[in-house]
Amino acid sequence: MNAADTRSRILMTAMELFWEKGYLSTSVSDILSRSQVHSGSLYHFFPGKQDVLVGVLELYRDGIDEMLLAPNWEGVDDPIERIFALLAGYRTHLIVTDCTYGCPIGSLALEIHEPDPVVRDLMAANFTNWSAAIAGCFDAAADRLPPGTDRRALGEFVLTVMEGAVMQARTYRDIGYFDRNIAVLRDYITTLMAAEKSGNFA
Amino acid sequence: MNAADTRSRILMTAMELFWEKGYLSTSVSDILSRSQVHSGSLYHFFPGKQDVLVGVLELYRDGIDEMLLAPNWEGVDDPIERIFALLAGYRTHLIVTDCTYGCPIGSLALEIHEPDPVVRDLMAANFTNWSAAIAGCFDAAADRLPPGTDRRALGEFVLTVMEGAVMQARTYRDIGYFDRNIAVLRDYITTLMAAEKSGNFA
DNA sequence: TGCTTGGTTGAATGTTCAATCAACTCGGCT
DNA sequence: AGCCGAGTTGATTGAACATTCAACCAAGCA
Repeated sequence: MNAADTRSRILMTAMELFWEKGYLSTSVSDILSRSQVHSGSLYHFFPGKQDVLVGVLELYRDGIDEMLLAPNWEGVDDPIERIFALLAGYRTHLIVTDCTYGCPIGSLALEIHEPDPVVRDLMAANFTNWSAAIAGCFDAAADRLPPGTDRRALGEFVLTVMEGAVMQARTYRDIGYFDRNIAVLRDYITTLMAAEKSGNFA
Repeated sequence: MNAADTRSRILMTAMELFWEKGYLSTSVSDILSRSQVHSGSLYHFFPGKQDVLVGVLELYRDGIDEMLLAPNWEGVDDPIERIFALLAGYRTHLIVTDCTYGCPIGSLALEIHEPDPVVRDLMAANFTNWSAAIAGCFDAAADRLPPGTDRRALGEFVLTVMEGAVMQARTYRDIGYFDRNIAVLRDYITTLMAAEKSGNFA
């Protein structure tokens, strides 16, 4: 096993564990035992536990297209449907985990109350990339929306709804809370597009 | 100092600390030193740290009317404006804490990945009371909404938007993220009421 | 006065944690 | 062959942690 293997096995394992148990509840020993790496090796690549977190957040940031968007958008061309296809991906995650897991970034954001600036910037960058991708969908469908629509705000709003919907579904262990939230969002977006069509805002 | 004093001082202090630092990052020693209580006294009233959390969550649950709703709704009669008055209360919290603090229940919900059923039920009860209060506002304004509107779902949606908006404002340390989210929510609710008025859904 | 009971004290316990480090391996280089 | 340094090993360290407990206190009552 070469160096790249060890480093990336640590990061992959930490990614899993932070997602399953959260950052604070994951001990360095947890990472070591699951990844079959010894403590000296981990501390050879990372100055400390927080630097492992930084590596994981960079992985999420750099992998949003391939890991998140591409899989969910395969075969979906309509930009508005892409938004709901992405949300459906989160729904699937909830289903296969019996509504126990949530958005890894959102969980980290609320779990770490006094984040290091490096960590906070990376969480923010992850949010920005996510909502910018959604805003891009709205841009692509701009002609179906009322003129002057704040599409950046709309992208942030979809992120908000995803995070809140996942939070509730997880707390209640009930997918119904997710579905009702997404249904309301769909009603809003539908209404927006209907308003443009009927010229209410023209 | 009598027994009730000690117990309630522990709970008040724990409430503060869980809000400031989160549950996991708050040690029993933190609670002891700030509340000026000795460990034996704490363990006289609470079997363990988690039971302190249960006590805090019960305090939130039982105090939602007096501690949260009443202060924000004073002098606000219109049910729709009450919704935004409550959200404005969260905005004030963000402002006075330089966008560092968030909804205590939401933070706990994402921080504790494998909650005890007792804890989970209490978090859910807090969410239910919150969104039911909002749903009550929508009920009071039912004649301004399209017939058949799912007002329970709308209450859960407002909770979702609050949680997501607070999460983003806190992560970015920028109130703009909160404001844009609430503006989109207001646009949606306004649109809903305009639709009823113009009879688009009749 | 002496006993009971609810509450208090704070040192001590055992565990878990992140982090350290001296000793080692081994491929690549001169 | 001899050396170098990136990478590995795992026992060890010291701090922080939640929890325990034997001794203590004081109010109320017999």
